[in-house]
Amino acid sequence: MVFALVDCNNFYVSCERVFEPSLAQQPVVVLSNNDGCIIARSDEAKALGIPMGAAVHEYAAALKRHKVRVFSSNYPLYGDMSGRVMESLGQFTPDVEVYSIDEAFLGLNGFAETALPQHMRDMRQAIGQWTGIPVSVGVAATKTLAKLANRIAKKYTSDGVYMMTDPVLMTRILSDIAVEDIWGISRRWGERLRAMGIKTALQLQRANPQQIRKALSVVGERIVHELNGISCLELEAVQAKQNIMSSRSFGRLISDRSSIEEAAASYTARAAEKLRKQNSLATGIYVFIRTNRFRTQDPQYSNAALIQFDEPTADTSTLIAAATRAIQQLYRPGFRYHKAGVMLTDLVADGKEQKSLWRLDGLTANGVATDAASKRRMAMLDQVNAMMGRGTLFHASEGIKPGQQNRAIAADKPGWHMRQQFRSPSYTTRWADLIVVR
DNA sequence: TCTGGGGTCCTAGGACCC
DNA sequence: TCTGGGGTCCTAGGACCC
Repeated sequence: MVFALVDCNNFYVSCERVFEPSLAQQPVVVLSNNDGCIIARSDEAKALGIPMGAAVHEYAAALKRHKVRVFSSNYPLYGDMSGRVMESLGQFTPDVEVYSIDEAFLGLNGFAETALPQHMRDMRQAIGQWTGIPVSVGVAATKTLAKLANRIAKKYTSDGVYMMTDPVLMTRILSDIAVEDIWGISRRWGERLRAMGIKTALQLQRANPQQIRKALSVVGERIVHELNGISCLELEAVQAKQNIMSSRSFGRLISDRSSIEEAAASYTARAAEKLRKQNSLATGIYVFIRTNRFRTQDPQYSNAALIQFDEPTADTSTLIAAATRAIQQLYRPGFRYHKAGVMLTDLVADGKEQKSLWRLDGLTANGVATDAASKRRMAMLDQVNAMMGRGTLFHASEGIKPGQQNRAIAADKPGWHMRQQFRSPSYTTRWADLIVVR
């Protein structure tokens, strides 16, 4: 297995630079909505000690003193540039998983090992030429390692490409990486691991997977395997969202109900648009409102409601009516509200027919069939996988019946081979339905 | 004055069914 | 011996990601 992680450097800043070359070599930052905090920094701005997520007001003086160029965020622009980068990547390998607005995983099986470094350098150079966006490329045996390789590429290489292949070098690199810097390990889990004496990526790599599972669930166990070069996380095809959210802080404090209803209606309209764009229907709408938690001197209130529909819908006025009802339910007079949002939940495909083929049972912790009948079904499954190819088989995990709305079907993950679900050596699945979506 | 806006997955536990 | 147990469905909450 060979994966690459391609990451756009300081993406939002790089986008601004494409359209304003005078920003090159200058300290630049991009701000969040309402210009509240800093969400992207150029290398020069990072060097000035401006942290990610910093409140603008706290750094206003520093920004001015160092003549930092400051931009409000321009999401349509970033979305468009992201699309160009991703499309360009497709010229270099068919297997592209768009992971976020500025990152993609590539599947590189089938490329000759000796040709790969040059291929990656060519790719990086072409992306720069075609889009103006500088990227870094990390290559390794698993996604988790490719993430780490990408860090090395960014920090230490001159050509922006790092191949993590030499085991000796890899040991040295892992011993230098704090456990919280691993993809999937953040503060809480980092604290837990440190309490167990695991402080570096190398120590986690050498830890007992069962023990890690106890502490961090199957998700943590997968990370251990991934660090050891055993791939548990496959490349995923582009999939429809399961939930669509739209929320904003108001930019000022609001006390009257009708203004909040108005805001909720406009968020709902935005979300409904995204919903229709991906050809889905919502089965519910979740609405929340809250006061400003940073204003500790104010009385605080935060609440949410979930309204479920009898029939899944994508109709804007139905959705807005539900959101308005929710706000009426949630609103309490006497508070100064700061933020509201809606989430369209448990989305289902619009107009697709679902049909269960058969059920696999007798699956054990490994997802390996134990009895003869199940073994036969697994063998059939392999055949079906081979016949239908990627993009046709869908998988619904335990407890799910055909035609019923549920998370897995709503996820519509094309290209999932059944085996993949069981990749983690200790994944617990008792049975599964095979589903085909026409 | 000011403090983002999106998402996903996993587990535990209770209600209910046969 | 054991003296209802195993399966299903749903929700809340806690983690994580960019």
